[in-house]
Amino acid sequence: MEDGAVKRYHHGDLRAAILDTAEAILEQQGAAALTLRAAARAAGVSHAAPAHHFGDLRGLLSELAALGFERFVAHLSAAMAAAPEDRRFLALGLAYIDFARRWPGMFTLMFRSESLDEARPALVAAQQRASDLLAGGVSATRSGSGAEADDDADAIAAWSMVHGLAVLLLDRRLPPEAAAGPMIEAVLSRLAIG
Amino acid sequence: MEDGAVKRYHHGDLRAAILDTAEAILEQQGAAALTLRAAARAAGVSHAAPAHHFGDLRGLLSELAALGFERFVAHLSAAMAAAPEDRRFLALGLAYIDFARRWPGMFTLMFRSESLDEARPALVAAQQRASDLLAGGVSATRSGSGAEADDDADAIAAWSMVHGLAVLLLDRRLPPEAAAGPMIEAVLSRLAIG
DNA sequence: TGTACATCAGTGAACGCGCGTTCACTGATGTAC
DNA sequence: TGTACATCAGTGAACGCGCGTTCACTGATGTAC
Repeated sequence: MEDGAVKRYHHGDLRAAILDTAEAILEQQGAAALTLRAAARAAGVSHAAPAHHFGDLRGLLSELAALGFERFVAHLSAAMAAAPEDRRFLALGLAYIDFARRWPGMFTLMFRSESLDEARPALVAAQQRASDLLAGGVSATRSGSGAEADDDADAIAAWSMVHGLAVLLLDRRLPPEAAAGPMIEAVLSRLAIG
Repeated sequence: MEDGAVKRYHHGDLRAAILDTAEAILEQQGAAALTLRAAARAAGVSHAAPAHHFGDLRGLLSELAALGFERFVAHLSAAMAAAPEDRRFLALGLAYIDFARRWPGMFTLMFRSESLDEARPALVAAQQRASDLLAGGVSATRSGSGAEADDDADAIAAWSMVHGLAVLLLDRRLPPEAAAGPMIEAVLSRLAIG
């Protein structure tokens, strides 16, 4: 607000601005530091302002997570589209882990948070798009020779491995070497599917 | 304290009692509800008492997590010992997931918490024992025919899949069927190692 | 083109809450003699 | 066996802090006529 811009009573797009600053707080100071008051402070508005747009903290976090899922879908789709057909699945896994490492606070909020309102329409919709993308990624990879019932186990196995690797990396449970690209590829290659 | 026991000034083993009640709060009300004051309240002592034993909340949580890792090791060891040799690895994976589902609050505290003091001696030691157990479980399973460098990828792949499945189950990201024993076995069988 | 008015976005003071921390204290225990 | 005393465990009152929530308000916007 100090950068030459006129301080106006009406912000213009406070909703988007709050989501922006909220994400910055999340990544830089952690989930515990992200409060309605902190977001308002960082956005340069009164502490009561966010309630107008999000109701409460749960609402803000849920809308933020919805944006996260949108970005997640875009990130993974782009990576898959750019990969040769026989490496689509690998590209999906690598992009999944890349997303988690680039936006760890957001990733954590999206997947682990007890503080989300899972019924929030924007969040439900965005999560659905992410699910569809992941399911599509797995089924495109399968040889198609397996029985019907094997589909689920394949999909869950693939998701579990990729997600587990992402989570263990974020929690610093793995040695630094494990975060290198080739190692991640080697790990993902241990998946027997189809 | 109401159950006929005399309310004495000195508790006798307040340290253990606080750890007990802290775990109960963690499982029943969630991590956010576990504060020094809440633990003291549940243990029936003044709110300043826990500081004598743990210093601060971080200390209490770290000691609690250390107990969690001890139980984790005991739980997994017992399951492995009871299994026929060719099913040891599977038994380890099933016990891992069983642990997570039986003590979800504890599991989350142990693996995900930013609020632990990783330098706490009791925690360091207990984590080390858990690491050794897991590493042993994987290497005993490997055919032994692979190259040296493959060991790491095998171990990380196995841990990632099991851990990822546990985490996704806790977060209710998977359909209810995924929590059934046979399905878990089917998922874990997708691991190609050795 | 101008005026009146409803609507909405954001303000700022006030409130109560639970938290961690501090500190002088008191009750109990155990050890020295 | 008894007494004195150091040590330790736990108390309870007090403090300051940041939080969410409420509410009467004010400034700005846009629409009706």
